[in-house]
Amino acid sequence: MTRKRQILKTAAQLFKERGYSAVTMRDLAAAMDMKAASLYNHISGKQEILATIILEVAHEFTTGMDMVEENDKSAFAKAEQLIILHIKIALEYTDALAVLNTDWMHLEGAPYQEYITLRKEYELDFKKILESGIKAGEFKAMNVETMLFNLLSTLRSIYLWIPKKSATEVADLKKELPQILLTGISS
Amino acid sequence: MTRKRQILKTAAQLFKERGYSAVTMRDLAAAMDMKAASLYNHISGKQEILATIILEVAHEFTTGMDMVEENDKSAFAKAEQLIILHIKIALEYTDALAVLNTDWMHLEGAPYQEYITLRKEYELDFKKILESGIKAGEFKAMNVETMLFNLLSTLRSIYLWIPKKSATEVADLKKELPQILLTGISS
DNA sequence: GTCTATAGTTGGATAGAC
DNA sequence: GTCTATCCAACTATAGAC
Repeated sequence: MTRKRQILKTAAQLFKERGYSAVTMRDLAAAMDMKAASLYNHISGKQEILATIILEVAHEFTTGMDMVEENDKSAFAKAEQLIILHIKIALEYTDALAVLNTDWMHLEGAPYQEYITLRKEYELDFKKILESGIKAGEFKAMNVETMLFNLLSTLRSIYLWIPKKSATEVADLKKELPQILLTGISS
Repeated sequence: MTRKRQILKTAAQLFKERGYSAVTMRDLAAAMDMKAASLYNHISGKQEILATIILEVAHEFTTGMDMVEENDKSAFAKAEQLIILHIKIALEYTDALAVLNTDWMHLEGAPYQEYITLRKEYELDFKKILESGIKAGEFKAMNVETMLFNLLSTLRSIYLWIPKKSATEVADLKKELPQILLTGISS
């Protein structure tokens, strides 16, 4: 792993715990057993660190959405695949995902604009899948915005929950979460 | 409204937008058309502002939960009432709720401990209601932790969504959200 | 109750030696 | 590539005049 990668990984951990604004370059350097000045041989500044962490994981979602849209399964199956996608990314990029969720508003300039665009496109694509599911009679004919809000609220929170889970519990989650989100908890 | 109330209200707005660490006492003073030094005639410091904002709304949840537990309705009805409680608080305390959700980790000392205790108790009470619902056959016999996680993820995100809604849309939400969360979206 | 002035600390970032 | 030293801006909070 390159030194830059190590810095990004350590920064993501610290940002997750304390938030971007509360972590100083000295904190980050100390966590890496070096001095703050040395960080600048690998990155241009604090903002570049934040932008790299967030945009990398944002592009993971975009790529995943593209793959789901390519196949020609039912809307229900696509929704299931998206739920699995969120679980996978939460497992692989736990810290970066936390940073994306809590510190995106501290992005500045072009990276901020890019993040906003990627998020808007992702939500629009998700909405289209839900709408086609309603048309096909797979989902109840209720407010699409409310459906999307409920799904994304839970999917965006998975990273808070996943690190505490064992491998078998995660396997259970991959089965139960689509069930709970799509068919409800009432018996 | 007292000067202290005005400060708390303005601070909650700013903390919601930019986060606790990124808002300075000068920012807060400027938003109130005064100088930073003058703030200290009304509050002891930045931490007191944060603690007051968060603990006030945290106690709203505790009080609401106590009221729900007192009645002897079904677990399903209690869960419905809790969903309505979250919507009501999200409407009345939108900014404070955002601060509670995103900046609780910046609390220090006794207020931090109190918040953690209140949250733990609330989640435990909620879990008990879900468990009694499973026992009574009202809910599916699935993992209670997963059920609770899903419900709280959505309920904790309502504040992000509510300010954009009209009065009629909020009325719809009070009907559709319990339905979506408890009976699912599949037709 | 608000102000000016300022203390004392800490922030991101750079210069230049090794 | 890492260090020491340092710049300078910005931070929370206090002192004391009005």
